[in-house]
Amino acid sequence: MDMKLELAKCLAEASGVDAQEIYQGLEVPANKEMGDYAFPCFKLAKVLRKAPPMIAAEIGEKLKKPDFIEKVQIVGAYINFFMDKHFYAKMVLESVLTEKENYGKSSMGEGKTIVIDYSSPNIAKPFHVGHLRSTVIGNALYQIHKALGYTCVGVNHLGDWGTQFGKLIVAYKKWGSQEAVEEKGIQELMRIYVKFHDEAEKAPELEDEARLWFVKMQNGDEEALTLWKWFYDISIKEFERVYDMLGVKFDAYTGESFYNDKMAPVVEELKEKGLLEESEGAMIVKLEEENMPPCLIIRKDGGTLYATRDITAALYRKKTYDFDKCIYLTALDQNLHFAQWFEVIHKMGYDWYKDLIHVPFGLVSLDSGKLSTRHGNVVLMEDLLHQAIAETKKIIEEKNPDLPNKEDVAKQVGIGAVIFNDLYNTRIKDVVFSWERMLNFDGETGPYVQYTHARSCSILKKAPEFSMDAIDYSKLEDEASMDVCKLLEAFPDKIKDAAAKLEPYLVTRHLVAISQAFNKFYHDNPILNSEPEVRQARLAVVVAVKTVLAEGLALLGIEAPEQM
RNA sequence: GUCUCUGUAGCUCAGCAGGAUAGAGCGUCCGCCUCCUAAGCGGAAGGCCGUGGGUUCGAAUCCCGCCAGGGACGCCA
Repeated sequence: MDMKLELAKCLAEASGVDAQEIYQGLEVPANKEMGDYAFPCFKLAKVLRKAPPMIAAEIGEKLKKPDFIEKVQIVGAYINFFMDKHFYAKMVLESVLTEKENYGKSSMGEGKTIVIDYSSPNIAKPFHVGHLRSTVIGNALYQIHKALGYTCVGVNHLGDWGTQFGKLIVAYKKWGSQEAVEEKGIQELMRIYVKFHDEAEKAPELEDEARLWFVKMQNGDEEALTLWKWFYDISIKEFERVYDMLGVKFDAYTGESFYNDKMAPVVEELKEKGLLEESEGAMIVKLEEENMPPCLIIRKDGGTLYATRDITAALYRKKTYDFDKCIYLTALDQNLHFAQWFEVIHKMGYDWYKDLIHVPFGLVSLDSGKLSTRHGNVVLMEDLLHQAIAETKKIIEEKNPDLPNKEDVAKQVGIGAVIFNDLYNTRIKDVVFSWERMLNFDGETGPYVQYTHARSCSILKKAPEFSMDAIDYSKLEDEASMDVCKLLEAFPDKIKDAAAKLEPYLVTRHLVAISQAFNKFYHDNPILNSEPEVRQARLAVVVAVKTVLAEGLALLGIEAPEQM
């Protein structure tokens, strides 16, 4: 039952104003002493041509109170509604208990496909904290949309093509060796890549040589491709180790190289549609009317570019998946790039250009400055995860040394903390990486929510007799219980909101709110040692919280251990 | 220079399709484990919501200017 809607109908009847309009004006007061719902009458002043407080008073008099409302109070221009607690608790808890892990899920996305392009690291470079955000936010959006019934396609658009591999080939031929690469993997590739840049500063002709090798790759040169494939395999192996730890999976690993043989027809199409122009030796699409610099399609040496591949990939994805939306998780600094090539798709005459959505996030830096693999100013993802796990283990030894399977729990909690931390704020904020913050497990953190979940599990283990039949919800009289119920009721909306705004933090924050309310409830109320009927009713709260926390954490890609 | 993002408590951030006294967490200080996990709970201190205008019955929230910081702006991705 949608109580807000019911309430809007009652108000509409009493005021003569359209129910839809009322519905939009209904709000949840900042302070719960002012009720569970409130309707401010200011907006009606113009229509009804009366002073707002008078309107409130008149509506209050005419209003027929629905059953689930216990009390109506007029304060100035506000009409405040107080829920019938027992009715409300019963309604909320029963739906969680019956729907279980499906509580909050929906079929609103049924029949719709959403392609999510996330993580997409460059191969031959180590996976570092700068890649975390795209990976983790993308994964959360994947899970959230899936919960809403969408068909999701997770694509890892690997940076596995481009001039950088020309550079790597040159570097390998000059300063590398098979043994070293086999032994040290990406680390060695990185070393020679950095060396290339150092040397190229003194000898710029190296850059030309690198571009040449890339052109060879594009033309299918065997030596070039063999080396490339070798670098590729080494990288993927290392990435998959990280993805395993993070619990992230992809439906497709179609990186940039995948589109190598698919770009020519697209370039041809651009030409046919009269969009392509020559400029300073390169081929471009002008975007003057859109007030943007031109989009570069072909370099003067014939090489393709980032945009060429993205345009080609978008056409491929539309054809292959027939998506309703295709979203790209990348840092904010790529804003212009996406705006440009989205516009090219538009100019090509495809109206689905509006279904292409860039979902940007703020830049990650270290307190020691800008993140740079080349200058060694990085924190590697694996180091971070291992550090977090080690820190967790230390805490377990301290607080719960008898815990079975410490190893697994340390992993779940340590990695959970890292993921949670990244999903806690609005995407757009810049992030300065801080070990201190990352490894703090108190307060609004992943471990806090996991701990709350483990706590509820622990209680339930001691109450095997619990059954959801014949619960007397009128035994839940305290405020803490009501606060928990309110938050549980709001959970489904939070999931939808997170999907609509493409902001997982809305789910993250809500889990914290539920945890806070539950911990207070837990602190104030004895559960196991209370009267049988009270015990059953409180256990219902525990089960519901446990269910929603586990489900919510899963949406974020975080595990929910039963003990910690 | 153009475009773009950000500016709220010492720190990190919520709140921004306008509404009733601006909220958390961390950090600081003070309390609470003979009782269901203290990775917890309670309390205190801490704010001209960058700044100046405008719109409105009402602005942290909308519009314009300014200031500060980040970022992008043709052959990297």
